[in-house]
Amino acid sequence: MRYSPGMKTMVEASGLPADVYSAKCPTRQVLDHISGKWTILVVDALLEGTLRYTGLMRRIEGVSQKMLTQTLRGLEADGFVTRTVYPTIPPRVEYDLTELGRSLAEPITALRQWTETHINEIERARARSTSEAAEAT
Amino acid sequence: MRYSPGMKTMVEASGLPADVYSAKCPTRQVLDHISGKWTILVVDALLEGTLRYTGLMRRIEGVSQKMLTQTLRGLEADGFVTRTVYPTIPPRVEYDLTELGRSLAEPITALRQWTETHINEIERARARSTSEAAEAT
DNA sequence: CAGCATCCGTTCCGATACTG
DNA sequence: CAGTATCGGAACGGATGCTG
Repeated sequence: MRYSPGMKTMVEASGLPADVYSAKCPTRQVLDHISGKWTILVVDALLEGTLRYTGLMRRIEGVSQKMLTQTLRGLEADGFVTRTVYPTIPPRVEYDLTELGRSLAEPITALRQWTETHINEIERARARSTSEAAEAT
Repeated sequence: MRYSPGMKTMVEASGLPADVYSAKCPTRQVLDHISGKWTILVVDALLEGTLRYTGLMRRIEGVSQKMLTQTLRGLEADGFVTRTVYPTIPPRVEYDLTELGRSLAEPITALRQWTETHINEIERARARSTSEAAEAT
């Protein structure tokens, strides 16, 4: 049986087709994870190359240490990111995308770019919807 | 001045370049919005065509009325979705993607498909990371 | 059918203080 | 430099009951 377009991947652990619309499908947890507040920014940032902890902090304005660490640990667990520690003093820790992480970065970067490209259309839509709400009063 | 690849869109309201890495850039709120728990599923579901409220509930397993309504209102405000009410009894409400919504659906669907395609690799990575954590004990 | 209103537990997340 | 630990408020989100 070969792959044909439109055919679902089978989840090996369950033998069921991968389907984010199913509440219990593990793809759902992955999607939830990806749509965390900082995940997209971290993955996208690492696409440009290796970054250290502080470098990520600087690149991603507004992220706290706690959230950055938490996000990186999650990405590591899912196999998207590697963490390399150089036991020097002071310590040096580098983060990189794995091959899996780089493949995830593609759709993620597309999403970031889409947002940056269409921001003015969205803001115009928002302005319309708030003015409509006001005149309904 | 014409568009060249790699050039940022200018946010009309502020005159600053669109940049999700900037904490105060409006693109950041949009990205936060898109990465809500249900947004991706709703947009992706509507790509297949018009759906009614109950149809969306059925399609997206596990979503509550509250969250579905909230998500749809947000998508409407951002100009991604239209809501059409037919004042019949019982009422009939149809949801559709706008043109802007359909353009957003592209990267979103790519993300869903990526998740469904790579789920087994991710689960293997997770299994590895939990076994490593265990043997560190 | 397509919601809205309310309650309420859970999770998120930022701020702060501290460490090898 | 690269984190860990803890606290408290805010937001998320599910369950339930009600409505035109």
